[in-house]
Amino acid sequence: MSTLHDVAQLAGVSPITVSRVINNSGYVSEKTRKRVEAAVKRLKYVPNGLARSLRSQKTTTLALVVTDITNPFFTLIARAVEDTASAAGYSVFFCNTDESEAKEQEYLDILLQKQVAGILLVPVRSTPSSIKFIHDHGASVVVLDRRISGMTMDTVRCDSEGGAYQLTQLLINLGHRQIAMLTGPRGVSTAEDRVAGYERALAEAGLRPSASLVCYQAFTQDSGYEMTQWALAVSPRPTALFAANNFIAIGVLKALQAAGLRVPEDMAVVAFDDLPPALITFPFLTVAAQPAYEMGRVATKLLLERLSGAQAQAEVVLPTEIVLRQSSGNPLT
Amino acid sequence: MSTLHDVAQLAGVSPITVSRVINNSGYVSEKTRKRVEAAVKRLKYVPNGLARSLRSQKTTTLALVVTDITNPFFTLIARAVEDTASAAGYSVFFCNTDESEAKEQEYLDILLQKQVAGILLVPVRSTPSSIKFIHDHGASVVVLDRRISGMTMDTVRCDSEGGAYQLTQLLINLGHRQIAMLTGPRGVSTAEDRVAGYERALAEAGLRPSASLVCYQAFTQDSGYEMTQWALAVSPRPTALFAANNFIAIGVLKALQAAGLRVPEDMAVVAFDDLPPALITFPFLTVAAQPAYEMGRVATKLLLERLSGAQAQAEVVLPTEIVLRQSSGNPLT
DNA sequence: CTGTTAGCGCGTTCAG
DNA sequence: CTGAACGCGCTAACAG
Repeated sequence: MSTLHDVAQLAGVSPITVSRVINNSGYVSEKTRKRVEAAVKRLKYVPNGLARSLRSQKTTTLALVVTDITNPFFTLIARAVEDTASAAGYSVFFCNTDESEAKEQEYLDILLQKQVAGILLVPVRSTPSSIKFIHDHGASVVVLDRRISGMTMDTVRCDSEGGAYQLTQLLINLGHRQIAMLTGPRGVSTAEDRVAGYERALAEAGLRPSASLVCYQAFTQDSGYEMTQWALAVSPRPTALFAANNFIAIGVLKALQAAGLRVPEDMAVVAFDDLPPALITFPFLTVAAQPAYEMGRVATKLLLERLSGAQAQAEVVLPTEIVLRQSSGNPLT
Repeated sequence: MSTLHDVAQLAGVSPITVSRVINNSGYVSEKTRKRVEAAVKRLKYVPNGLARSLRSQKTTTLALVVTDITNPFFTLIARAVEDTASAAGYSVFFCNTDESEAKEQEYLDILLQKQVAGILLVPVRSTPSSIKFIHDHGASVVVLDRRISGMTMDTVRCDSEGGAYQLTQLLINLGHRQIAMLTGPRGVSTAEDRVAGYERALAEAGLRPSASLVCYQAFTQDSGYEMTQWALAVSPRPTALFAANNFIAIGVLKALQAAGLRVPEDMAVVAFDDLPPALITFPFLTVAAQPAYEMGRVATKLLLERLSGAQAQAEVVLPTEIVLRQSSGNPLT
């Protein structure tokens, strides 16, 4: 645990000279540079980033705050964020909020104490309070995946409404008229936007969207399972289910299997979010796939630009890709 | 961006008094405490963790260094680490080495500069150099998932040898004699230990392990695909394939499908690592499942204990659980 | 119960 | 080309 001072002493120079060597700043003669470098090596000197940052009022630390990193969608985002950040010399803290406002607030507090330069945030609520809080404390923020209303800010998300619209249209074109929408919590923009796209497609087809076919619950497998049981009890029974995210989709498939129903013969299924090809042996679900890695990459780029002084706020909305597979089935006869 | 000083001024006290209020240390009268707390609120004061840590020579920061967080095994470990760390007031940096020694070294450098208190490391190489490096700079380390030789140190890993032994035994009991082992890189303990368990089971059954049935490559899907093509060309053709991790297993299944072979009818398959139930609709692979979350939890606990002064080094080896599913097939006739 | 002094390790500013 | 002084924001140690 040697310090600049120790190195300076060993090299027979002043601390500032060592600093100059390490940071390649200012003029240092070849001779003294060599001497200093030797001393650095001898002492295995590593500069203290805390002191550096305290002095320079800058850190090279970011944070990624998601609801749950075990969701492959967020895992992929995390990987992209870390790749992009580390390439630019930044480190990344990661945090899981589990959709809890209290946890989000705790994490933000701690992150600001740690003087992170910027935060990539999947906000639990769609109000701008968290974003204001971060700005008030001098950090930058890019909102990921979700929409926040009432304020312009850097955002990177997917076109949930459009993707849901296309998936629903697909089902309608296959002849489905009773399509149940199993979505996430009210107040979460992705959950609501997907419902909006679904309803727009229905309306355009002259079908009256019925609230009794939409179920808001959690973005979890258990919730998907329960919502499916609910949907199967609706009368008349839906002929197709729309799972608003990947976890819900898995719950749906399990519930259908438990109920002895085949997909797509007895029930068509479509979903938002693809599972990474690396994890799936036999792709089966028809989905609106989000470019998760790209989202993370773009969001981090945006944050880094903001940190180096970019002014204009950007709102990036990436398109989803409809991937047609077996689960949506053939046209109804 | 107000400081202790600002708060002190507003409250009409000295900085140290504010410090005492914030840290609940030393005596402060109710009256001044109230005044200080009001000032803190007014100024939205957040203590500067950098300065705190610089002064106290302590940080509440850990780091998790894995090969690739998108591997669900590591994702789950990451989640466990973050849960356990944050419950104890610590934050976690995450890093992906992609099995590159150079990347590992870069990350360790940066992390030590940032004065992390401890590191959870999945080491790229099985030599203790990285561990020594970390210790030399005053940080603690717990080695995760892999073995390192030549030094006692805190370690948490699974019984790779034992799990592989059991899986191989299972195949032997089903009547298989030609079992190909498709594993990770030489020099990585998990890759080698799984081969060792495989060979022990063969030897015990009186079967001479043949080097020509073992393939060392990468722990990736592509590698699994290629190794399968290799295995299918071996003569006599193996009747069972052992995939040494989850990614290899997926590559195996894809390659078999591409070759028009059915599992388990035409080829039995077993694998190390289960995929999280949250991601899998219809579990199919017979596996040796590692308790990934538990590994992360225990490792973090261990690291935190070391940070609070525990002395004895611990080596925790958790058992794997054999999960029998369809891919291993019925007894050969 | 409260304040003063000093210094954690570094880099900016200004002299030489 | 090199160095001295100072302060980033905070808290330990010691007064009072």
